[in-house]
Amino acid sequence: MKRKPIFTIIAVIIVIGIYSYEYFLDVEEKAEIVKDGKTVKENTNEYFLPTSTTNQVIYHQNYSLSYSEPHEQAEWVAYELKASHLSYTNHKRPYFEIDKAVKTGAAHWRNYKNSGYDRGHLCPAADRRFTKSAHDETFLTSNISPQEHQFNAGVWNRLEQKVRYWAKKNDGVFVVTGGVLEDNLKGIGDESVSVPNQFYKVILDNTNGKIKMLAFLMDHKKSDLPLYKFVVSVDEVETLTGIDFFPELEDSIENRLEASSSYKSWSF
DNA sequence: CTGGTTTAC
DNA sequence: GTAAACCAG
Repeated sequence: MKRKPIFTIIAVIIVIGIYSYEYFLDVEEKAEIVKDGKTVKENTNEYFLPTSTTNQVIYHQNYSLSYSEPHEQAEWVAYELKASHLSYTNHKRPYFEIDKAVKTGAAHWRNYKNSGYDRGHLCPAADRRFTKSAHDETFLTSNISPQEHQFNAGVWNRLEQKVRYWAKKNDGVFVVTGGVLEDNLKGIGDESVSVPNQFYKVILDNTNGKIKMLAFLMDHKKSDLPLYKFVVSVDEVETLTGIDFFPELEDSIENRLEASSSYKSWSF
């Protein structure tokens, strides 16, 4: 027995309706960013980089950075920390090298010598231990900032360890970190490397396409306070630094997430 | 883990 | 300059 065409048409419309409903639901809920046909998941390195206020972005093998020549350090260093990146391999600590990719000339490590400040990694060496070359690549002077030892080995170290915890738990996070570079900062060494008064770290998790963010802003001094005390909105860091952190996100999603300083979806 | 300092060649 | 050993939180 033959069906009437009207039923077939209705059936087709229903099927299309369900699919398109799920598709749009998908787009809205998962907030999957599509650019040039690729999703964020497929090439996160490319799509999650912040804007540069200095016009000197450098793409290394395992992290990217925006170098500020007046401050002789990066305004941000960005990288993805996947769970699979976490490794227990020990590598010998190499010497810091001048980053030859910095056209304006990156600072020499001697600026830090006898300055009283640590050569504080922005992209931590412990986040790039999966190969020796990745590890050694963090020992470029474009990846360090003068930090008080009590800060670097203290609250800042605690934050870096927490990021590794989240990377493992969430199967990867995006990390952007740097000092707040402003006018009239104290400088160290012949090249006057600026000593920031504050450091920030912005973290984005895209597990299952559900995007969430977390930002930290810390005064450059030792602290025993719990990490959640340093949570701020991404907007606050953007206002301080002039950096736009996730310009590739769809605006309504970006605006909503960056305005929030809630950390309830993150476990400390 | 975050690092620096000292000593030797 | 380079490399290893040692030190501190």
